[in-house]
Amino acid sequence: MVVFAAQGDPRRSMSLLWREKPAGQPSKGPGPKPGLSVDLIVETAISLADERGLPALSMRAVGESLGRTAMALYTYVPSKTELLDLMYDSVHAELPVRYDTGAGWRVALVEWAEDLWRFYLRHPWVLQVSQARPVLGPHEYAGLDAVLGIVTEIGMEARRVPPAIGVLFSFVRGAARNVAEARQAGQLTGVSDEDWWFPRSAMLEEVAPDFDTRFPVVTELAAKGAFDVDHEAGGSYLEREGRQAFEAGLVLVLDGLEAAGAGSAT
Amino acid sequence: MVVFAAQGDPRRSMSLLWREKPAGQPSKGPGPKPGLSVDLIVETAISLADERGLPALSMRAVGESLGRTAMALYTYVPSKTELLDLMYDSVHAELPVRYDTGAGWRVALVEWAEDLWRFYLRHPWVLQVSQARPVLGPHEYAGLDAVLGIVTEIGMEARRVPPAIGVLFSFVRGAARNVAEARQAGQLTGVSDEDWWFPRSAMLEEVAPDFDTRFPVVTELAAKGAFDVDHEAGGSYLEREGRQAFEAGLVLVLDGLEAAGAGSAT
DNA sequence: AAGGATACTTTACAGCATAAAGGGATGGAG
DNA sequence: CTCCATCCCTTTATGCTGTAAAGTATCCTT
Repeated sequence: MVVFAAQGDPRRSMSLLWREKPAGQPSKGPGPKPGLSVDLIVETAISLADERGLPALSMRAVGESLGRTAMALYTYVPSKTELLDLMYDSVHAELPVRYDTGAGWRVALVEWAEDLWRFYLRHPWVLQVSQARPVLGPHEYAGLDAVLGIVTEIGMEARRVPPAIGVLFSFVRGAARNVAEARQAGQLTGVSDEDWWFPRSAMLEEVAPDFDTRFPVVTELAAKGAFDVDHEAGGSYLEREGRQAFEAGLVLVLDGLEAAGAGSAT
Repeated sequence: MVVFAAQGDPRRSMSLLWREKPAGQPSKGPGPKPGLSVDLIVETAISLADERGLPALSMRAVGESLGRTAMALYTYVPSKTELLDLMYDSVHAELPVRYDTGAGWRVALVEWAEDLWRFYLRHPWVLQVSQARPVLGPHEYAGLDAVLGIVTEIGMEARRVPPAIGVLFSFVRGAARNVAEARQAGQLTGVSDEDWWFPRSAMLEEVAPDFDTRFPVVTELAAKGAFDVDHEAGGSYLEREGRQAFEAGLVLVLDGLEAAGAGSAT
């Protein structure tokens, strides 16, 4: 399931995201000193999501990690969705914000894509947060600025840049999602890909004896070894396949960009 | 949040997916006649998900739609995750299984991509079901066979076909996801994109007065009208933007495929 | 008529986000 | 120094969720 962006007071959301008050200000009024902070909560929530996945990220769990109850968090953060927005933007601070295009945009884009790929695999839950309405936080903007900087080097019309960015993000996210979800499924269920696949593919023959004639193209390609996977690399079946698909797909997408650039070269 | 595939008995899962018993058989044993059927439950669940989204798809809700309790469903389906698998595969029956490549693979792929795009927008919840471990149902295979049939026409090596398919799916899914989630967010919160964007972009200036210098490339491209959206088309802002990104991105991906095909032409 | 299988309901439980209310500590105002 | 407003945090409660366990009603076979 996809988690949607917060829908609370925009003023409060944006103010939190951009940290209007420099975080950690002594808060001079009456009442007890705050024992926590937004930053601390966000950090804790991020490592929890990294370790146990989004489904395990409950307000109770975050509170417990901090030695508080779930409700204590509501002093700092208006709701769970706002917390997710903060986590989302905050974690994007890990991404590089500048790429050297000296060796050409293509080299830089490969670097960018691989940074993003690793980032998503480090924080797979990011892929499960809805992209529908951008969080509009500072770090997401910084990341966007970085790719845009590379892509403008291709020299295509300004109007064609956003769709190109869209393809790039869709591609990296899609490729990373496959691997991330495979890992997560394995972790959650304790069943490796191989253990999952084997009984099912065996069952396939039993349950669909006419497979070859029903799905001739799949069968033919399988015979040609199209679905074979390099066994040298580490990781599970889906992980290797995912990595290969990422590398091969990236070449393809970059070729597409090159064609687009050539079509409207200055 | 992403919903994972079922992890129950593979034999039962596959048997259900491929409908080993021809559905609607009179069931001659003792006991009351079944009032429901797997197909009926799956259909009901699909229309519920279409109308109200995955989060609203509870066992209670499905049962209620059928005049039963939630627990009644467990007579037919082992768990909610299995039901999701069944929904997922079943709904894929809507996709065409054959495309005419007479006018060239490119035309056929455009048709395929648009069919898939419309399919995802008709059933946005499909995008929220994990792709990690394919459901391995008959209709998903049929759909796969269809694209593979087109892509093999390009004439690239067999080993390069799966990554190409991966890019195609990632792209269409990513593009559709943007629009689907925007729609859903609007439906759920009752706030249109415009109403969502406006206060936030206004707030941006307030909260980040140094935006122009912090994000120079974004600013420059915005000045060149890169983010302007064609106001003629219908739908909300994000919807129009999504559609444009889909069309422009598709060209880009197909260019990439063409380059890949040329690289290994027979 | 008896027995057993089957369809379905009822009840119950643990977990979720969060509203509402209360406890207890703190610092400023009088 | 006293009083009180303020603020951090906890407790309690509500209505959701999936589904385990047990119970009821219905039907066919013997």
